[in-house]
Amino acid sequence: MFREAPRPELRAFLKHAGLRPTRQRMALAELLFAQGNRHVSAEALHEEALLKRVGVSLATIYNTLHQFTAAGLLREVVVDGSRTYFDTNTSDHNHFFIEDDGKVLDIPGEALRVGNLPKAPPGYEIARVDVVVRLRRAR
Amino acid sequence: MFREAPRPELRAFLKHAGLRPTRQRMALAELLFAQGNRHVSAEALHEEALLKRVGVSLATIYNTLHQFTAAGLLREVVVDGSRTYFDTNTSDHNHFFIEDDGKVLDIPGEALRVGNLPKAPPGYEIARVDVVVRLRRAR
DNA sequence: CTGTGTGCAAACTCTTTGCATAAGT
DNA sequence: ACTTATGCAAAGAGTTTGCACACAG
Repeated sequence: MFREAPRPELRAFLKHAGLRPTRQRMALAELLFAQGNRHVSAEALHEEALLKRVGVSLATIYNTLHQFTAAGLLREVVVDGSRTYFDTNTSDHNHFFIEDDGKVLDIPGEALRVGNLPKAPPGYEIARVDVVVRLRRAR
Repeated sequence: MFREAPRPELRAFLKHAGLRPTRQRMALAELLFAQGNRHVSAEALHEEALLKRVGVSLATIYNTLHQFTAAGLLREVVVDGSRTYFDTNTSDHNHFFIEDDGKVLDIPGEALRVGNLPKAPPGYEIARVDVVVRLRRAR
């Protein structure tokens, strides 16, 4: 049950992204990337870190999430006006959003196609197309 | 240049939606619906109302926007994590979003098609599909 | 050692709420 | 009159910031 073992690959992972491997960043990177794709809010990640006895302040969580995003390790997902979600899957794909419990799920890239894209108004170009499939509990 | 003329059709409009035609609601309804489709944030509508010398508090703006939404006169649009937009076009359509200046534009319903919709996970059904085409200034 | 990262608390933005007053029917 | 809406100010969520201290290289 020892979770404080050295993690050389995490160290390298952060270094490669140009981020100093501090204790907090290592711990958060492990939480985020050790177990498949995840969608977290700052608050949720903070609670999770506290549960695992990792001392991290909420401010550092925000800093870290933004640094990871800037480094291309995370992607911000806008599905809900009131909370920001970060997705560990940075590839091109879309999302289910379950409004009832604020959960975000990936839709694999191939599983959805947007056809007939309109062209951007003059002076603009398309930066990205986001599709959110909103779900409700079936009756 | 008199803008304080009686507006019987607005009165009827609100009544029909089950809302009491108060001075504030009439004024806001006029701002929102008198000139084609609009996409407003609460703050923007508030400023606009103040400019036209309509005394409305921000709290009332929020109340009114939500009442109009509940009555089916408006539709909430999630394009930006930090602000809520309301769209006077309640029909099925999608949006351009210009991040640089926080502007929302309609994409006509026929101009975009989502194909290959994945089916909802067990226990859920699709409530709605939202597509946001994010724009940036062309280089 | 030197510079970057972290923690804390305070500030900030957007939005909601509670309650006394005002307005609609 | 009776009921519902409004305004204000205060509270609330989520997020950001400034600065002293701690830590990585």
